[in-house]
Amino acid sequence: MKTIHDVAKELGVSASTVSRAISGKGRIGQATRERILRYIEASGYYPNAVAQSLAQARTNNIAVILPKVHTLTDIPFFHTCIYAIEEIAQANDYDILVVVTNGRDTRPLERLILNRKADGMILTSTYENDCFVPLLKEKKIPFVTIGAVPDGDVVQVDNDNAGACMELTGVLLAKKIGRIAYLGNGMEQMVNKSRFQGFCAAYLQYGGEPDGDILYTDLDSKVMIEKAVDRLLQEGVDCMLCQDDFICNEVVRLLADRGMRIPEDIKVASCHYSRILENYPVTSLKFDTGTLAGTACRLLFDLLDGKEVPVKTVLDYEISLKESTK
Amino acid sequence: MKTIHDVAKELGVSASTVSRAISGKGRIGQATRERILRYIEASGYYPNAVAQSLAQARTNNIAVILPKVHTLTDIPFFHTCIYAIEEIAQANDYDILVVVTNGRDTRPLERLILNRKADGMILTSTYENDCFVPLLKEKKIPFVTIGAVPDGDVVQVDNDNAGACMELTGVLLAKKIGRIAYLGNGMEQMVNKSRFQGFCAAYLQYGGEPDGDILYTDLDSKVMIEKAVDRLLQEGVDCMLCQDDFICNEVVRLLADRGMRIPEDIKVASCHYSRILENYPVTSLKFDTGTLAGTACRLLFDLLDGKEVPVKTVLDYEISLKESTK
DNA sequence: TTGTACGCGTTATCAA
DNA sequence: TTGATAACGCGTACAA
Repeated sequence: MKTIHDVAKELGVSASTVSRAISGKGRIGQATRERILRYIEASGYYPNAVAQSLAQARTNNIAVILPKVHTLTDIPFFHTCIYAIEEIAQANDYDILVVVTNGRDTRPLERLILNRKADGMILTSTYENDCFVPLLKEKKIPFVTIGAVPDGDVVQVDNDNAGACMELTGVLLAKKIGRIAYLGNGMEQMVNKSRFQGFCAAYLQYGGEPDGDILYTDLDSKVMIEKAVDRLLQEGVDCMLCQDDFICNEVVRLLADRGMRIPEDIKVASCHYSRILENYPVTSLKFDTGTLAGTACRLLFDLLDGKEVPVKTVLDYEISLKESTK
Repeated sequence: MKTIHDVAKELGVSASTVSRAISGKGRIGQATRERILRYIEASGYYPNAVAQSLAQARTNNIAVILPKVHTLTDIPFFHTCIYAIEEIAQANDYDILVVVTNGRDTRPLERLILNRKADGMILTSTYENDCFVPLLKEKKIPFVTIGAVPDGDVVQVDNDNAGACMELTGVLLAKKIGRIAYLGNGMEQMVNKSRFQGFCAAYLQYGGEPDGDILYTDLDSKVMIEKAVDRLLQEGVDCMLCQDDFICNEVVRLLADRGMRIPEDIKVASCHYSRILENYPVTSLKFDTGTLAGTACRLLFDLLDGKEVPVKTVLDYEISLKESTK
């Protein structure tokens, strides 16, 4: 592999001149610049990225932090994040490093920071008492979160989960459907917490109050979802509002098993749409994950460029009304 | 950030001694070695990975090449690949670089190679006339493929797609179910080609021959799947054998729409299981994606260590018999 | 066993 | 405008 020195020698100039021709930094004659660039093009020289990293103390890598996730329906979200971020990164001559960790173990992040292998990071998930945020702040790593952080100076991009769920719940309340049950879990994740808060806020706005007996916020397994659904069926609720498509998918299946028809016998709605619900008569919220992640990535690049960026970016949503609530 | 020289100075030794203490390479006194390591531990020194990369011409990164994929059911496969590879990489002090490209565009790979940002690569998908394989061979990049490559000297890990589909088809034939239709697409991908070949091979073995009229290998859209299903229903086939869970999921939905019951009215089988089919009465093949990708990663590390590795590793499968064919 | 000196390939500083 | 030289931080022959 030929180096910048080889090129310099072959051209009878110095290495620094070649460097200037490539980078565009520093003064250089128009003629020599073009001559060098032309030669480089032809000779197949390509700068060594590692050496550049060492000299400039920057890697041209960003890290994408993924939570350890196992539910089938969460996958499209993070998958879409990766693809959206990768596409923008590629366009900016950056590469992405993917790191997986659960919500508590900071070691993979610490290792990454010590190794200085990335110029910035994107957290694709946030938690109630997030352990990654303080770590990154302390180490002064530029980062952006996908999901809310209750911290005024963290650059974050988020869906309007609370607002969307509030509106969705409002729609259901306005239809006077009857008793609405809520089925959720994982309240330590900000996304889930916000959705539940939106649900409650809708009641406040409409002057009522949700019935505590038909609210579930700890359905951590399929078995628990099943128990909840059976109890809610006994209770005779009129609508099941599901926190996400995993729960919703289970609920739809369980109801079908029990011979309950949607929407004739019972209504179902979901706070998060994914293609898995595509063919169900379930009213749901549509968020644009690609834009969400893409925005986070762009903000990170702005941050790395030293630009001013808005601390909080909230994206819009769409309510997809289906037979279930029309 | 303190360097190896700082540590050396503070300890009154030379930088190379510190380097030796850390790496374990080269002779060094037991006492000094321990003294240095203890001091490093306490002082919080951590070697600069970029400088190491430059000096050793290795990055401690591997690249995972992902195809641009949009179908919901393909996602779990590649997602599982990423997670399995990342876990093993992390355990070996490697990081993973994720690069997305379609089956024809080699530019992202070329950029990666020129930048020398990864010591090796894993191709998570292979094609009939693969353009990545010759590129990597020419550039002498160590790599492993997930999926077959018709090339005797490429290290590859694969599910026994042909064998599995042959056995599955054999099971269906043995049950004397009747006429079996095949629904597939994307024959330029090795995985799909192999499955179809397995299907055909089963007929050869049993002395019969598949009925060309009910074989589809080009169902590239939902519309086409729908047309095929309707035609097959008119034809009165007894079983629909689906190439993968995307097609299978569509088929199951279409049949339900048309009031056809599985398995009473028609049988359905799939050459690839995923949790999306979990609750369907569909006989399918179970492959272990985590092991598949993990094996590929381990082989790549062996390759990087200069060890001898088997050129072709074929993994086992499981047939999950459901009501549909019992 | 330890230290010296140089190479890895660039960028940046400072003269010229 | 250009060139020599020193970082960047580490690994490693080679010498001591």
